[in-house]
Amino acid sequence: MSTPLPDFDLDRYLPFRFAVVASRLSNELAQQYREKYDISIAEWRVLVNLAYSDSTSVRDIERRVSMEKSKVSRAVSRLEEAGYLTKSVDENDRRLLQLELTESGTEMVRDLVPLAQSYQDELVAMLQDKMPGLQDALDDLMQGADL
Amino acid sequence: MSTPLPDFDLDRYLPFRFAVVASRLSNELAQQYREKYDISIAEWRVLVNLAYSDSTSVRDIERRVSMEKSKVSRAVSRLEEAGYLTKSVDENDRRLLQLELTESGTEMVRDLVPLAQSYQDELVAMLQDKMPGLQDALDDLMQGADL
DNA sequence: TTGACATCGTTGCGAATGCAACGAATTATG
DNA sequence: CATAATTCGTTGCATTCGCAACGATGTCAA
Repeated sequence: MSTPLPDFDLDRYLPFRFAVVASRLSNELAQQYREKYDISIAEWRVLVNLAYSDSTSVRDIERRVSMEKSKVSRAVSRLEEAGYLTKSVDENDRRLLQLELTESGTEMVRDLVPLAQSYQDELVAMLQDKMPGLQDALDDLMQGADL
Repeated sequence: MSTPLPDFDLDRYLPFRFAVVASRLSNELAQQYREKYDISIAEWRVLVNLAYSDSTSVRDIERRVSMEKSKVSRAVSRLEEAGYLTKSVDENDRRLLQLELTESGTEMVRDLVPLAQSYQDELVAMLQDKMPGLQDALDDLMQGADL
């Protein structure tokens, strides 16, 4: 005979729900672009951040994407090896890398972004008027995460 | 001279935002309960699902938590070895496992749930009136994921 | 009943992951 | 200045991961 468990509403529990939705969204998207190019989720995130944010170093991306720096570093190395970006030393601060998409990297991004956008469009269509509120909530939840 | 990139609003892009928030929430929570018990995120998810849903087999948990079945299987094995749950063959369908928390497993859950709940309470306090809309949006986004 | 097919949980294996440690570069402190 | 402390990116290492394959069990239909 044991003490009963405290009440707990697992179906509304945010860490759990976010984990489920996040992995679902990432994987559904990854499936789409993996058909055209053989890149991982991590590599995609690096590419799109180079293309659409002013992140230029490993550290910038690490913070912006909340990815381990070793993960970023390895993704960057694979992308460099595949010819999608170049690394060069930042001459203002020689600890930093200056990452730049190559022509072929830019072309791939240009090719993949419409896929990503149409996926987002699907989600927007599904969520409709819930979208603004969701984005507001996400704003709050990302507060304090290093951007 | 290359074609410019199409417009793309990375800061509002849902797969990306969800990934960031999800890993943040999971890790912050994990940090809390790792101080008291040495269990992984996967193990925690198994435990709480056994305690608070009617999932009883590996397959039930796999679906409900959107975890790879091998990940569930290994988490279950570790928890069994640590004495937090028992496996037994389901006599109605001998392919299924019947998972049950032991007394010590129940005790751990009883101990950890308040931590989890207070974390949720923090989030609720932060989100305030955005909470219901967020939960509605999550409902939509989990549609189609096998529950 | 029998054989084809589906489902459950486990495991092997190569790849990916997180963490700590490191060298190089920079900044802060005395 | 000197030197201690911090930051950046890489790497070694043990662990974890995802996927495919498997044996065992169950279902379906001929």
